[in-house]
Amino acid sequence: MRSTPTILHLDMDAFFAAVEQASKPSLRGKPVIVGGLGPRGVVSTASYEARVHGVHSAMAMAHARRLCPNAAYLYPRFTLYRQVSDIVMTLLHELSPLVEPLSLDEAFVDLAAGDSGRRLAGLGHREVTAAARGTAEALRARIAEATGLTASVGLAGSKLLAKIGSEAAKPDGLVVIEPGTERDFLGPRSVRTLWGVGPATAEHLRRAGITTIAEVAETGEAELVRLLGKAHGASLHAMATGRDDRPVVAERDVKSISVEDTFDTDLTDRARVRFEVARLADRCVRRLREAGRSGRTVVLKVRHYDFTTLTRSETLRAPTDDPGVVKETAARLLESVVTTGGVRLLGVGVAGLADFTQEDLFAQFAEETAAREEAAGDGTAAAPEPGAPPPEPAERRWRPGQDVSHPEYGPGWVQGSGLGRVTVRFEVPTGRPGRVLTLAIEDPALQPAEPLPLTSWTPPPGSPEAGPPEAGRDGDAGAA
DNA sequence: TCTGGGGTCCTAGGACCC
DNA sequence: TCTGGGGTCCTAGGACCC
Repeated sequence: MRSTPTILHLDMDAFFAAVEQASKPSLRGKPVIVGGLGPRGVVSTASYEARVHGVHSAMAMAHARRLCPNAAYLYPRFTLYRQVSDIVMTLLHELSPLVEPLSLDEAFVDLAAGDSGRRLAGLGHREVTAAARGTAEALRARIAEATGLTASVGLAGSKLLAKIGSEAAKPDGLVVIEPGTERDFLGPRSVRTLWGVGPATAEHLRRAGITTIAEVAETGEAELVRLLGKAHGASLHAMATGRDDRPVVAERDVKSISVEDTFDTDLTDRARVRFEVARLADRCVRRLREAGRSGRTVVLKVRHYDFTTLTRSETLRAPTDDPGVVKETAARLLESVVTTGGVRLLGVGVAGLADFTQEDLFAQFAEETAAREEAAGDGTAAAPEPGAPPPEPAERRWRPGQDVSHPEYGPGWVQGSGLGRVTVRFEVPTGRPGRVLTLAIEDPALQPAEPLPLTSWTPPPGSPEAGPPEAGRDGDAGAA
């Protein structure tokens, strides 16, 4: 708990949907819904125009379509979101070396750290508050300039209050919660406002007659611990009374890497289930290797037709990033799971991540790998793997939201496709709403394209974004 | 209306060791 | 022969967050 509001929480407004609107001029001011568009998709983000109709994150896409049939429905473009996120994070790092990202569109910043923090240290309470407010407003303006997007900011003496502040500031606002006013601010709000209180905990508390944060604060810590368990009860009591001393932490280690797939229709063929587990294991290892990590525990996740979900895990003697080892372990775990009735989701993960370099691992596993490859023999690409689904007819697939370009009409994006046709809106982020044309799906002139930047903004010299590709890769890991 | 995909943290029981 | 307690690791599940 600090006596000045120097913890900043930034939250981009309706991030994915806002990026799409900034990218596609024809969608500005219109309802936009980003998420999985398949039969089992859910909403990732709805624009404010769509929220008016009751659409919100985590809602089944089928439900959203009924509530808001005229919205633009788009697949997420994570590559672009990551690029925009990098720009925002760069701007945050200009405020302080202590930046803690929570996701692509959210982060804490400790304004009391670093050079600017030392400047604040010499000031009185009112001056610090005014300076923090000025910093936050300048930040919001810079983000708008660099990305064309709006962000909301909370300033407070703790993480909890800063986060609740940014929520209260939405959209496109700033809320400062003066230290000392925490309990008044929190008291009347629902327990659901508190970090870590979801549907289950809220229901638990409701049955005990507790619905507001003030009521949590009045309940003794011992009682909360009895109700919710040691860690949860204690932290809830602290938060409700405004006590929160969690520091802003810049570098957090990844603890696990996993991939999972929900299938459009349940898998009933056991061979197909085995095949999909092998594919997921490969994808998981690819991600593991991209991160330069290896892990000891392989986890298999299975969700049945009725949504019951189980995990099976096995811990190896040493960390691995070997696709063969992960695949074999996942396959072994699968053999202990009954899948009659149908499988809705499969997942493969690796936990217990180690910092072992690939070289160490290679030495450790060279023998085993060599032995396995020998056993597997050659002839790998000869026949399709057992369980592989029948090959699709080679028709080009265009996904709603996808970037394309055409030599005559220029850059654009796919609105929809079907019946051998694809509908494309030809426009660019910095232009006016463009025209819509319908082309043949097989039209060779239409090609997939990379997303265009939202603005002509370029990172300032010396920032991580502008630096040489390898600069600071290891350098800032252990910075104190 | 029928529920994504990527994570984190906590709890609890059993094995195993000292 | 009966009965300790503590610590750590592993496994499984659940709640929660974005």
